[in-house]
Amino acid sequence: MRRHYATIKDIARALNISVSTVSRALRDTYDVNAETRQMVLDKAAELNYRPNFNATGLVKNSSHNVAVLLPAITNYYFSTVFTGIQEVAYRHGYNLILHVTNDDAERELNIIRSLSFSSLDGMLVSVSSQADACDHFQEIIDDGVPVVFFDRVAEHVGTSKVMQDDYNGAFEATEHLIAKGYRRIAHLAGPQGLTFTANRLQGYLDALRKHKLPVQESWIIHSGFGQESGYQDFQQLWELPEKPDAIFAVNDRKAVGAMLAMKEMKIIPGKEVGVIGFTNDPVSAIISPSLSTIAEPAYEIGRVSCQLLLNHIRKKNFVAEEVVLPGKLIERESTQRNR
Amino acid sequence: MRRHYATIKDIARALNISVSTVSRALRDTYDVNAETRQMVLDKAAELNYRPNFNATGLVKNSSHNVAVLLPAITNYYFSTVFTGIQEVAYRHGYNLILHVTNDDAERELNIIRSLSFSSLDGMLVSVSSQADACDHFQEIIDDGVPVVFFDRVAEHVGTSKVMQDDYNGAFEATEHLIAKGYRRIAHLAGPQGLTFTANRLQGYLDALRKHKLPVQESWIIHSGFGQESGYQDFQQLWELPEKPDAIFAVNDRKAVGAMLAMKEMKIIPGKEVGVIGFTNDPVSAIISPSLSTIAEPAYEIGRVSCQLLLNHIRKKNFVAEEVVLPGKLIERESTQRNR
DNA sequence: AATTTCACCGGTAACGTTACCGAAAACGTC
DNA sequence: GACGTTTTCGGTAACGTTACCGGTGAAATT
Repeated sequence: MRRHYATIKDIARALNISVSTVSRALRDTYDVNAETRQMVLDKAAELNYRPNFNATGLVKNSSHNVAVLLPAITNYYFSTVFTGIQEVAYRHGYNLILHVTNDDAERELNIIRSLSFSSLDGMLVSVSSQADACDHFQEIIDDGVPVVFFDRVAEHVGTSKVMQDDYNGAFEATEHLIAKGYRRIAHLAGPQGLTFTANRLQGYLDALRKHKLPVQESWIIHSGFGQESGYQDFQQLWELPEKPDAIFAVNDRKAVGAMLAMKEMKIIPGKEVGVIGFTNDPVSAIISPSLSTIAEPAYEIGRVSCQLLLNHIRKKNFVAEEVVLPGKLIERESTQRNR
Repeated sequence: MRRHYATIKDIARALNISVSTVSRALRDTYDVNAETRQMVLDKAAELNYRPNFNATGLVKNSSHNVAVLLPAITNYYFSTVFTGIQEVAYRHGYNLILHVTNDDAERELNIIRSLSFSSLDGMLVSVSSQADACDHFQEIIDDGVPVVFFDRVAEHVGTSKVMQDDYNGAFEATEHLIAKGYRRIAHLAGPQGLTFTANRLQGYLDALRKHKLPVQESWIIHSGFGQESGYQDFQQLWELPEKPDAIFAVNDRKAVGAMLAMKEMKIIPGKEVGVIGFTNDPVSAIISPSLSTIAEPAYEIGRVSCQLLLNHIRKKNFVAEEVVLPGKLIERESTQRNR
């Protein structure tokens, strides 16, 4: 049976002083004698007192809770971002309520509808990939709830956003393939409608254009983010009359999927078909041949997002910021022609 | 600026009825006319009413929050367990507050100290690996807070526990190596002091004993759970005068680390030295040669743990249960002598 | 000595919600 | 038509905490 936790009243009664004095003593040394304060602190420790966040939240109209909305947690990128978020939240005494949407727009909506914003100080969100409609987020923001988007941002929603430099990363990845001698470069893109899918595609296109290479519509395939998508996409590419000689994948998992398909077809990645990914997922170093990629600053994105949100929560007239963090090319075996 | 959310009082005022009636209408059709109820529901929707969980939590002495304590989230096993937990919690309307300990006992303690159990309905925890002292957990349980341990359990704490069948999994893994013709089998173990490290070690030892194979003390290395640990451990093994011809690693990441070390030394996994892991991390299928392993029911462990906790929260006189879920041998290339 | 100042403390109301009890109205029964 | 029963509602207190204001006594000032 659940025992009764010691409250501020219990301390007051035990010490024969008033609850207001105890309350003051417990959080700040304002209007309270040093001795009294020490007395209260000692008694609180003795009774194993824990503040009731429901009560403080009620009167101060703020819990110390922040909701985090993620498409998934079982992948390197999001779990690393979360770890970064967590680091900052932990240091500032905030709790993180994690909701996973499974990349399902309906579930995302359900979760948002069930949130109690009266017991939430803010939100960190990476939207699900099929969410075309983002009105629900705008509503929340209009209600004055601090929200920070990261990675997958809702473009037309007016609030802070943190992301990696998708355009330049994609540009650099594509240019790297070109520098290595590949000429017929395909792109395994993400789902349509996401800002960062579009940005990476644009970086790819502009790099091709700069080097006067042809853009083949059939070499650009939009599909999901999973490994299987990359696997299928490569098979589709290989049925084309005109086959590419290199692949830039929107993320490492799709690149890995493509490499597995190549392995089955006895095609050697790098030597015959160059492959580069995006993320720097640990598997990219483990797979053989190892996968060249653009490293994303996942941990940093988490840290910065959370820091921004906390500023937003604390400052009264906070103006939304957009932060873009650079990626970094990591050259490995999958883009080396001669090994 | 944060706007004021509609409360139950606003609804009452707008409809010119009492708050108690609104309260009753809002949650259950008890003692309230159907028309009145519909009126309230409509008005609530119109005003975009959201219940204040701080208030309900205060009066009912229970939020709908469950704390989840994990050593890390950036790995396949824990993130999958969390996904399972999340599935059940979502269906029952519970929020998950995720705390990551980074496998640091001090941080674990800090987190626990800062928890407000008055606004927590229960806890799901996998203890950090260096936590020898688990008194703090016992205190919490004595205070009547429902707690369920999973995977890394605190042995002497009296509460529900959910884990995979470490002993039999390890036994099966070792026996598989033996069946494949390996005879000098080493074990890359986890840190001392953890129940499941001990169980896997025992399974390994008993399998050797059953088949009358020698137990070499120097072939059993205790270290961390990371890939680097596996890498270093293998190097240490290979400096031994008497080298093993197979390795059973306590998890896939250490097995992968060992395989990477082998790769550098031009040793071919499987052919020369058999390797088997534990977990069925997705990398085990991606790495080449692919890694044989014991698949852990991670998702199931999460589901069952959460379900058990919810039962614990709801039933008044709940008796602690221990659930052990079986693993499954997955045979891949790293244990095939002739390929 | 009278007054002002200051440090410290207590009482009350409030935050949004639910539990509990009593009251009023509507209904049925004889 | 008097009575009991049922349905439906309202008022009050409480959950644990903080904000606000007012009061007490001692010290400092004149």
